[in-house]
Amino acid sequence: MANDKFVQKVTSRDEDFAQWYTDVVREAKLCDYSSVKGCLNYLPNGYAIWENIQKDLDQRFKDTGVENVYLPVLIPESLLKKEAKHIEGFAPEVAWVTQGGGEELEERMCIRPTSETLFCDLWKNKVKSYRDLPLVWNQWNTVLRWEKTTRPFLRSREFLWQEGHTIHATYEEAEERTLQMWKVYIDFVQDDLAIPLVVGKKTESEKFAGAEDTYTIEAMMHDGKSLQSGTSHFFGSGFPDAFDIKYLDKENKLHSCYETSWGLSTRIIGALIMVHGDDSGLVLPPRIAPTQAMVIPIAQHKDGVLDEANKLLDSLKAAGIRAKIDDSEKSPGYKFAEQEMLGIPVRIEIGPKDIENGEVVVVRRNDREKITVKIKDVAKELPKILESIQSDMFKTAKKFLDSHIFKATNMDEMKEIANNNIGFIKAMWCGEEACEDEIKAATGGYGSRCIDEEHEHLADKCVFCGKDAKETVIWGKSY
RNA sequence: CGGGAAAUGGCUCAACUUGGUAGAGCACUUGGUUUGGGACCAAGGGGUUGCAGGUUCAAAUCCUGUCUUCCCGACCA
Repeated sequence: MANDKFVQKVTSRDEDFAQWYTDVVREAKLCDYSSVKGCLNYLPNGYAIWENIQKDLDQRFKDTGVENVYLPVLIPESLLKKEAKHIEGFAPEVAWVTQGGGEELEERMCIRPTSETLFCDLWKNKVKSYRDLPLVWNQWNTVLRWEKTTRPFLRSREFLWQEGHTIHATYEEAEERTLQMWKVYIDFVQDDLAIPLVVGKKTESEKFAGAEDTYTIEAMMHDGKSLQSGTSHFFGSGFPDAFDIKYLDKENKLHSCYETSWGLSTRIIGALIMVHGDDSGLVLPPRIAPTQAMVIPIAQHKDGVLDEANKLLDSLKAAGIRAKIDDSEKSPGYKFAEQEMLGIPVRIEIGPKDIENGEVVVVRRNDREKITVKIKDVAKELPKILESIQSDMFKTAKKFLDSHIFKATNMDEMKEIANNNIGFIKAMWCGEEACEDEIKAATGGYGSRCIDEEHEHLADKCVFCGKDAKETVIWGKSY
């Protein structure tokens, strides 16, 4: 993208990736820093992306029978403490409310860092018989975690997400639901966000606090680092038992319940930026882009140009395309650069020459390809162009991902790869947490991202300790 | 939480070393000319320099503390 023809408003991606990210967030007007550390002001451009994510994902949830609910923002300390591993995992990053109306509270309450305990507290009174199960609930909300280091979208103290929580009569049914929701995330992220994934189970040390199994989806950013983009957890009966949630079966026998939870946050917007973005700014996949097409009139003061451009806009809207017109007084070049910075998938240039010829120029954001289309055909052709951009974006990202996954059979190989490349490394592991730590230290930060779903057999021994290998693990640096 | 950097109109930065009470470009407003990759001319509006304290006749400038942001680690969605 180092073409002098194009004005560069952001730091080059290859020169300084971190600065590039910050620049894009600012220039694309996705969010602003608020006066509270780690809490963002979501601006219209950023929030609109989240709204589209919500809309698509929510539909996918509902297609599997999920119902939406809303639970309180405050959790009494006694509730949070009911599941030992859970409180242990979250205690360091919860914020406490100790006063209300100027008076000390009898019991302090935390601002929810996640709502497992609230759901259990609610279910305690709802679940009595096998007829009450399963409950498949979800809430769209925000949570607060007192993070030390914060970055827009990637790690903020307050963030928006959805947290789904389900409770079931059997182990198998709950496990199935965990996998089902994991699959929903995989499909959503790959199909709608055009982000290819590496997926798998988390190792013991990387699991969610209190979970029996955590299934993750990991995306590779353009700097080769991994972004955990969504997780689905299987809790077994740990939480329900801790909250004494039991049900009676048909024979009037008492049983434990089984629980799952699954979440995806605004962090995924960070992935959109870092997977697809380039030196001209954001590049949004058409299915999620708030604006899919920007009509840019050229020499709009000339007779008829604006009229034609607006007619075109109306025809696009009528065809169900999210289109806008930039009829500001800015120069065309300015509008082009602006549309590119915002990541709008296509722009449609329409000027006196085009009108004379009865055509327009459609320019694809992802590869800047210019396509001449007859004005009368635009509304019909554009959906095809948008779909082709969507699939090309996925292909490009997939190619990048695939070409940055390496394989190692011993530690020397692994270090060599880590030193000379960016990306992920597949290597065998014995299952010991100590080895995980050692591998991370020896490679300059390659932690275990997940266990390879394909269980590809690379060697018999753990790359670090040489004992019998138990798992194929995908290792990588992460955000 | 450790190590480093920065904080000056909306944005990017200058003035700080050698204290004298703030300047440029972009953006914004008005008028006019323009319009196929960030147009031009003219006239305007907007800041008391992150916050708190200290030194001084005098502080953007020196000192102390603090908040925030950025980068690198540790931790985490």
